Amino acid sequence: MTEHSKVIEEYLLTLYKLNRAGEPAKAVTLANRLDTSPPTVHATILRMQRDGLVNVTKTKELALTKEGQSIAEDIAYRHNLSEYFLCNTLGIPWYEVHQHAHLLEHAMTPIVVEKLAEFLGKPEFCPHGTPMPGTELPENTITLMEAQPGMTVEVAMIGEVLEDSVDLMKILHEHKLMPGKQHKVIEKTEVMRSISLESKEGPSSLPFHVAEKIFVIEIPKDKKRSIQP
Amino acid sequence: MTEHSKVIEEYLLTLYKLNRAGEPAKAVTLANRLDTSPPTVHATILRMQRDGLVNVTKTKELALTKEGQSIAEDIAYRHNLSEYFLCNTLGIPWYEVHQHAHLLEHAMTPIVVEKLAEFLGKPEFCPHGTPMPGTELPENTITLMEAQPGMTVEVAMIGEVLEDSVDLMKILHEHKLMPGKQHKVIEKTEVMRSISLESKEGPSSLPFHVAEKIFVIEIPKDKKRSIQP
DNA sequence: CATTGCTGTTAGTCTATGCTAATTTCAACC
DNA sequence: GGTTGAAATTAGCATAGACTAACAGCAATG
Repeated sequence: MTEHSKVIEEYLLTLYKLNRAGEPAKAVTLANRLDTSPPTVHATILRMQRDGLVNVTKTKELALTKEGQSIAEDIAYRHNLSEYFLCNTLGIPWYEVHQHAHLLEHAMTPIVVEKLAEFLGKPEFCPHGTPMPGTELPENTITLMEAQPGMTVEVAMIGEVLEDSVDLMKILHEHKLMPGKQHKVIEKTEVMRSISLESKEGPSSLPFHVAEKIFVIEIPKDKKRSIQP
Repeated sequence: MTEHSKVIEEYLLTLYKLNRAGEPAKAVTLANRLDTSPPTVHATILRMQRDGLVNVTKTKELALTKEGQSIAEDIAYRHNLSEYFLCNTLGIPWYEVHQHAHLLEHAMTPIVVEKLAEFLGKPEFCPHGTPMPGTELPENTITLMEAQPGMTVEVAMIGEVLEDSVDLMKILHEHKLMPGKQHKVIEKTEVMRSISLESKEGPSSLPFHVAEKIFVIEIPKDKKRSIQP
C-alpha cells in the first residue's frame, strides 16, 4: 500500500462516497464533484488503473479495487476522525469542520490516526452522523423524503454531498437539522417540491433535493420527547 | 499572502530555520537539508524569487522577503504547535513528533491553528524547547559546547537539525537529554571530540557536533537540585 | 599563475496535474 | 435507421517539481 498523492486520495475518497451513496461512479460525476475537467479526470483514472486502484467496467463504471477500497476507507476514517476532533475537541462548529478536515485527512500518519482515535474514544460517527468505515447506520434509517407527514423523526446523518456547501450547512444548523435532533414532518408539497417540518426551534421547510440527502429514524409516538431533543 | 505548495512551504521553513540558527542560507545548504538536487533547488528558488518570497544577494545568499518571512513564521508556528499537540495531548514520544508534525504543518487552516492554540493554552515552546516565532530563549542560553566542565546545566532546546534523525533523538531520550533535565558537565576531550556528562540517569557522552546543537542554561550551584530534575 | 574543487547554472527529460478545443462513441429518441 | 446529445477520448499545451550530465565561475591552494 504505497502512499498516494493528495489528488489520488481525493479521487479515491470521492469514489468511495459515491459507492456508499449508491450513486453510479462515472468519470463525469468525478469531474463534477472534484470540479475538474473531464480530460484531466480521464488522465488521472488512467494512472489509477495503471496503479491498480480502480477498474473500469465495459459500461464505463469505475470500481475500486481491493487496494483502492482499503485506501479509500482509510482516508474516510481519517476525514471523519478529523471532523470529530475539530468539532468536539477544538469546538469548531459542526457545519464548518468539513473543509478543515479536507486538508488534515491527507496529512495524518498511521500513528497519529491511532493515537487520535484513542484520545477521542474511538468514535463511530462524525459530527454529521456519517458512520466510520466498518460501522453502519441503523437498519430502519430512511431519508427525509421517505418520511410521511405526521411522523416524528430524529436526524441520523446529513449526507456528505451537502457538506460541501457551508451556506447550506449553516441553514441546517439554524433549523437544528443536525444529528440527534427530532423533527415532526408536517407536509410534503409536490408543487413547491419541499417538505415542511416542525421542531422545538420552530418550523422549517426543505427542498426535496436536500431532504433526499438527510437520513432520519422514525421515533415511535410513545418515545417522542414532546418535540424537544 | 497567497497559499503556497507544500514544497515552497518547506523551502521557506528551512530558510527560516537556517536564519535562526545563524547559518548562511545558500542554495547548496537547501539542497542538502531538503535532500534535493542542486538544479531542482535552483529552479525552485527562481520561482520563489518570481513570487516575491526570497531575494538573492550578490554573494548568493538567500534572504527571505517580508512576505516570505511572515509565511515562514506561520509555518514554524504550525509545526511547533503540532508537535506540542502530538506530544502533550496524544502522548506520542517527544523524539518522534517531528516527522508527524512535518505533514500536519501544511494542512492547518488559520481557524484550526487558532483553535488548537487556544486548546493547548498557547504554548510558547515545542517539546524540543524550540521557541515559537516571537518568543526567545533566555538570554543566558549557551550551547553544550560552550559549557565548562564542572558546570551543571539544564537543557533548554534540542537544535532542530538534530530532530531529523529519530535514531539520534531516541538516544538523547534514553540519556534524558531533553528540555528541563539537568546534567553536569564532566569533561571535554579534544581527542575524542566529545563531552562527557552525568545526570541522575547516569553518565553519557556526546560528540562535539551534537553538543553544538544542544542549548543549555547554567544552573547556579545553590539552585542545583542534587542532579535530579 | 594555474589547478582543484565547490557552487551555481544550463540543457535536456520525465511525471503528475491541469486546461481548452476537437473528435469519437454510443445509447436513446424520433 | 438516422440524428442528437451526453460522455469519453485525443491532441496539444502549460506549470510545478525532480533528476542527470555537463559546463561555468570563482576562490583557495600549491
